[in-house]
This record gives sequence, C-alpha cells and structure tokens, in this order.
Amino acid sequence: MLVANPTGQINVEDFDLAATLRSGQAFRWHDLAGGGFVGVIGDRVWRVKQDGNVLTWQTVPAGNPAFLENAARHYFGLDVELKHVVSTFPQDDAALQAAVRRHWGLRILRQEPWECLASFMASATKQIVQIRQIIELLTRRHGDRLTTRWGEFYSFPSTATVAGLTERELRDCKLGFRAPNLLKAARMARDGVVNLDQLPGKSHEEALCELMRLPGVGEKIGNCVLLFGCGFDNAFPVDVWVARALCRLYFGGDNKAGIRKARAFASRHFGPYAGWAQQYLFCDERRRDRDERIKRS
DNA sequence: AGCCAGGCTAAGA
DNA sequence: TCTTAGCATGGC
Repeated sequence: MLVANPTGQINVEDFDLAATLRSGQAFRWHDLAGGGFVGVIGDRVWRVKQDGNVLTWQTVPAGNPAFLENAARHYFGLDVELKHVVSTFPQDDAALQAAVRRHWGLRILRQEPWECLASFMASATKQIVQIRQIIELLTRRHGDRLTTRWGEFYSFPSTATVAGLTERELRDCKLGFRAPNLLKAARMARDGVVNLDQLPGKSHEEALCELMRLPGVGEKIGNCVLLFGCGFDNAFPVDVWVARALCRLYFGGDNKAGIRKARAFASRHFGPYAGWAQQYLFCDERRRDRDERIKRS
C-alpha cells in the first residue's frame, strides 16, 4: 500500500495560484478536482493547492522538505514582494493599474531555461491549446516516466535527449516547421555553443543576443525565456496580444503602430519589472477578448 | 470555408 | 530601416 507523501504548507501573501498557472507562462499544469493543480517541475511531480493564504504541496518522489519548500518558493516567485513590484509601475497608468487589480496575485514563474526555451520555440504561430498538445507529446514520448497515484507524468526531455532525436520524431510531435529549429537549438545547448545556465549572469541585452543565435529564436521568444526562465524581470516579450493591448492603450487604437514601435515604448514606460506588467496586460487583453465574444454571442 | 494562432526569416522596397 | 510572404497545422 502506498504511504501518503508528506505534505508541506507555505504561507503566501498576494498570491493567486490559479491565475498564475493559467496565465500562459507554463503549458503543462493540469486542474485537479477540488481546485488543486498537478504538474512537473524538474524531475518531480508536484500537487499544489491554495486555500486562502495557505499553499499546500506534495511531491513524487518525496524529498527533503526544506529543500522542496525552497524550490516551490523559487518556482512560484514567492520570494518577490508583489506590492513592491506594483509600486515600480507608472502610477498614472490607469489601464495597467486596473489590469493589476483584476489579476491580483498573478506572479511570474521561475521555470527551467531549457524547458522554457523549447516550449516557446514550439509556441510560434500556435494557440495555447496547441502548444500544450505539442509539449504533452514531446514529454510523453521522450521524457522519463513518473508514476504517481494522480496518474502518469513525464519529465521534460533534456537537451541531450532532444539533440539525439531525428527531425522526423520531432515533426511527429506536431512541431511542423519548428522541428529543425528545435533540433539545432538542442544541439547548440547540449554542446555549450549557447550556454543557457550562464544567461542569468549576463546583461539583458547580452543574454538576448546569445539566445538569438539559436535558429528560430527572435526577440519575442528570447524575451520569454529571459523573463519566465532566467529571472530577467524587465524582459518584455511582445506577442500579438500585447501588441494589440499596447496599440489600443498607448497609441490611440492605431493597430498599424507596429511591433517595433511598441517594443521601444515599453522599454521606456514600464520600468524594472516591465515583464510583470507585460503579463498583466497579456492576461487582461485575453480576458477582454473573451468578454467581447460572450457579449456578441 | 476561411481566418488566425504567445513568430522567425529571407527577400525586396 | 521597414514591410511582406512563406512556413505547417489545427481550432473556431
């Protein structure tokens, strides 16, 4: 008979687990009946649930509780004071402030750089449901199996594992024209041609240039990796949603203002936690779109 | 049926 | 320096 894994608890403030995990930063957390979530961080399966100011967690396999609690704090961005982040935002920006209120507790996750890179390489011109499907196939076929009483899960395949696959095997994970790029990027990362672990020590500009040496990685994907996987809180990825929000809010609805202009503006306007501001705008623009659809139907 | 999706790249103005 | 077509594929 299975012995229940030890359960850990963390007191949290200004944190919304569901808003964070559903915000399109990470692609393989699953809802559990009862309000919790299950997903994989590194080589462990985590079950997490928030009740008010308490975050409860369990892992498979089990491990040193202090170490795991630290890992959770790091991953969920709990070592950042959200009120401080928000205090750095432009105070006269009513739209941003409203977005922050509507998604209060949403935090930037600290993911593994490689998983983050591969995930966002897969994201190019894909909808979030499709990205989840690609990642699911990639992990199920090429990751290590982790069996739990919540189901079977898979670790994310390493750079060496992906580098050893064929383009055909990657295409079979529905990667399409992204397959050869991911294969080359995995080989470059494995061989240290681009060292993902050294990115956090570099300047933002230097780290971005380094990532953009990888085929299939431009400014958008590069900044996603820096923000979600390397701790660059100021990295500001501009995708179609954020571009739409910026055009509407700051360029008088001019949808032709262009992504380049939007990037230049954002780097001046939002400050040291621009990436967090980006995530609030991203989520709020998508919420707005959903509301409009419902109203029309 | 047709449009668009958390883009990148090479080519041409 | 800025704009555009093409890239695979699936959801709506």
